[in-house]
Amino acid sequence: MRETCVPTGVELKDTGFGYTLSLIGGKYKMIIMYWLSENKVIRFNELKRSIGTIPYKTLSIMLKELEADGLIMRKEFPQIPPKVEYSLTDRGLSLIPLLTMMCEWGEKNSPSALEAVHR
Amino acid sequence: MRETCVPTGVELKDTGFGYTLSLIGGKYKMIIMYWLSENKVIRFNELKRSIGTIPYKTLSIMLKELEADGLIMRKEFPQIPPKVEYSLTDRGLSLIPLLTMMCEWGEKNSPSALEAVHR
DNA sequence: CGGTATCCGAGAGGATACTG
DNA sequence: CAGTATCCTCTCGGATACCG
Repeated sequence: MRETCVPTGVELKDTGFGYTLSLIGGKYKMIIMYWLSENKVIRFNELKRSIGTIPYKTLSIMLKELEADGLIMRKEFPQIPPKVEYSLTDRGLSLIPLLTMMCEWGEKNSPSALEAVHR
Repeated sequence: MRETCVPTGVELKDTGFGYTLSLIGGKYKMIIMYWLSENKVIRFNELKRSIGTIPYKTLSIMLKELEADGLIMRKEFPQIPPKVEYSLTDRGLSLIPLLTMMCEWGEKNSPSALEAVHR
């Protein structure tokens, strides 16, 4: 076991867990990352429609944070109408195996809510 | 890619991500799980001291939720002074590989905050 | 020892309207 | 199209005090 994972007397954000969670925790970030990994490149409203329930404001904030953390890239095309493409960075890509595990564990171990998805 | 990970028009809590996060998201649950995986069995105040910053109330709530979700077991010894031991269930144990990945990614990719831990 | 009860503040998340 | 600007709610987490 890696004892650096469970240090005592250290700020939680300075643990591996805390840092990783601060980047991809929250309700939407993993979903966003996963859509990016599926589409290589995706536009703002496309992403918004895909996720459905997320408000513009929240999506906007999430994308800004993911970009600031170096997990995604934002490419703006100066034209009318505007066009912006989002994609994963290498750093973001390196998180995909982790996301896959999260997703698979959740699917295998969810009580029943996910049944509908598989039908 | 598993398209069930990124469904459209489905409640987020009904995705693999959403479900897994609902169980081990938040500031402390992963840390608690990890301490349990290190110690097999641990007592309430021992855990409290290990984590340090967590308030009694919060620890209490987290343990209740983890138990309700079937990830940990609570064994109470009816004696004076009281004694309660917490340990991982098999289901909880199955999450450890995921926690290890979270921890390791965080350590590798943190800007610098974790340096101190490794010295 | 192993908790509860109470109160509180900050921030995440959400709905709606507006803009270059 | 790709966002901002407000405003609002609500849960998480935190501090302190008390109990069997």
